[in-house]
Amino acid sequence: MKWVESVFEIIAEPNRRAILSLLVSSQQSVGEIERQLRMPQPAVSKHLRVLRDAGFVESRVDAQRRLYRLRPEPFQQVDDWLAQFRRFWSAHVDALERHLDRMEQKTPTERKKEKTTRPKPRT
Amino acid sequence: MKWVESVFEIIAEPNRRAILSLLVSSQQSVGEIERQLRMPQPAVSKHLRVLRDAGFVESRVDAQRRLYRLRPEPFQQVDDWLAQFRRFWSAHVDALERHLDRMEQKTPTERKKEKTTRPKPRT
DNA sequence: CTTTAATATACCTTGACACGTATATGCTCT
DNA sequence: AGAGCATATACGTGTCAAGGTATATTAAAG
Repeated sequence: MKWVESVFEIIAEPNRRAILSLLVSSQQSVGEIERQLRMPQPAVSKHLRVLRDAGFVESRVDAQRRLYRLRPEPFQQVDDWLAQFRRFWSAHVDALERHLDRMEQKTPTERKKEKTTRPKPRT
Repeated sequence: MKWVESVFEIIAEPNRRAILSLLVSSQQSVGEIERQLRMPQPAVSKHLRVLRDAGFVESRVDAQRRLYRLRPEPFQQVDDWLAQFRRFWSAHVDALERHLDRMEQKTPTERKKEKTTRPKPRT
């Protein structure tokens, strides 16, 4: 069994991210997750296992059910890693615009983010 | 070729994260990355290819070299995803409230999502 | 024009992992 | 104790991506 796995590998899986997003609202049982995500039960259990081993969730026993809820630490790890890059889209957006003339050539006041733009890089 | 890949799958790879961290300080050529990370050159090139396709980096041609530098958008995507979990580790509401306030004070056009400052987690 | 340097890509192999199916474990209630 | 539900795990399978090696491309230098 792989006991140490980076938080990034954990959240790379779309179904796991879906589960995590579900748990934001409140704790959920395996069956509830199974129904809401329309995912086979073993899949849910297995993903939950991975998430729990990585510290993303913890479980509480409630009769035959197990209630899963989020834990904060791994998210903070992701946030910590992200910190070193923050200047690239936050404080230095204006400075970045000077350099990156290939995009964001619009009005300086209008820096809205574009979500899934994929302008196929070609070189 | 796989043109659409989630940003999370991209940063799941440790070597890619290492490359990205390297590029924080300044732009680097393939050879420089190769030497600093002690990684075979084809590996560097392949990872850079993935990173570029995903929008994490862009390249500039400098004679026979290619200089790679960071691009902000994908990092922001990660941050956006992370936003929904922030309340779990910024128990100190001031950071969270500052974050939320910023979002709400934006003009309706930009109201979508925005982050300008890092809510420094205080645990 | 040939050689050398820098980078990209093609091909192959290997291992990890997500999925499905089946089965095991565990709890509850009668 | 036995039935039934909720969850976990074991096992086999296919896919996909990362690594390694070799080679292709492009630019500079001689």
